[in-house]
Amino acid sequence: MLLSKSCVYGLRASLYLASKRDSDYYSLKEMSEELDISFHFLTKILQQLTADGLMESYKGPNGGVRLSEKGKKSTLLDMVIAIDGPGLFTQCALGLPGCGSQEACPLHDSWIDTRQSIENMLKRTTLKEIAKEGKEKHFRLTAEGQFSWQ
Amino acid sequence: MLLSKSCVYGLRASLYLASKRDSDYYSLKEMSEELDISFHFLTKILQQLTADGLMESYKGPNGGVRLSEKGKKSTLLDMVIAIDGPGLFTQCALGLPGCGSQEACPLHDSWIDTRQSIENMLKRTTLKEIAKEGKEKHFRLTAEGQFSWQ
DNA sequence: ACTAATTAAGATAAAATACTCTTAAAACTA
DNA sequence: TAGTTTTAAGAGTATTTTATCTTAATTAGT
Repeated sequence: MLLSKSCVYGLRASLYLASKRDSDYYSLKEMSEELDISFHFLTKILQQLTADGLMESYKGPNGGVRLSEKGKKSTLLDMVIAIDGPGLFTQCALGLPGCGSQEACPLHDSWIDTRQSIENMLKRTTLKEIAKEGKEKHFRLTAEGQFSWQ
Repeated sequence: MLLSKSCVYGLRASLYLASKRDSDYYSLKEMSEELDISFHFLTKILQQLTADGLMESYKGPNGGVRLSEKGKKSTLLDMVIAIDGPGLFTQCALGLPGCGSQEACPLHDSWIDTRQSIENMLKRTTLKEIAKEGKEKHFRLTAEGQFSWQ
């Protein structure tokens, strides 16, 4: 799989928040139900994004999470790197350390291009723009239809 | 990671065999040492490729494995699918079942292109051609320099 | 102050992946 | 036939990823 499950959950949650009002905090409980992700597992993942400064949280009644200023400006790529790390965009396809133009593996040149196209896909537009498009084009964020962009 | 470790090991072994004389069997022991892969683990992976008809094995003294007729004609993509399965080339980037043009996730269109470019990278040339190029351009198959194409 | 709602953090469990070890089966040598 | 070499197969272990459970800390409302 290209992205870990944690990462996919994090992206879905990020797009969820990007589709909502920026200033409000949204409850993890509701979010996990709408997005069909285990509550506790989602909590862990978003804690990581909060620690990374991509989201902000607030405890207590009516608490929740929202995108930080940094998060609002960010792309899916930023979220992927925060969760899965930068490996996908830096490492050799055959797992050889220090693979570069000097000491290349047989896939080196084409993998450089391919991984760049993955990176481009993830950073083409911001979360907010994807969410806007999601509303217009009725994209999906869940297997069933629990979630709607409103 | 794009490919599992098993898969990367399988690709390295496939290229190793592709660089050798087609008709000979090559010992797993030597192969695992030259490619710096655990002997038993490599054995398991190549058993899978043998079961899939991409390689052939022969027991006893001077036994080993070699590419089958099918294997000789195959590409890295065939090896990847035999080991990791076809998921990478069929599944939604957000893990949504049945993601398609009708019920698309926000990444659907660009992911179709990107995963196609991954597939193209892996099926552009045959194993034999990669091995030939490996000899000419002195590509690497290991972290250290144990392996040489001869 | 007390209670309830909510995220944070840590411990635990389950599943998948990566790796190792042991025994069996096949094939060669003599 | 006996002994050796090699792959096959199955069991077992370790690590990582995924998921759950429990307790603590923070905040709001009363």
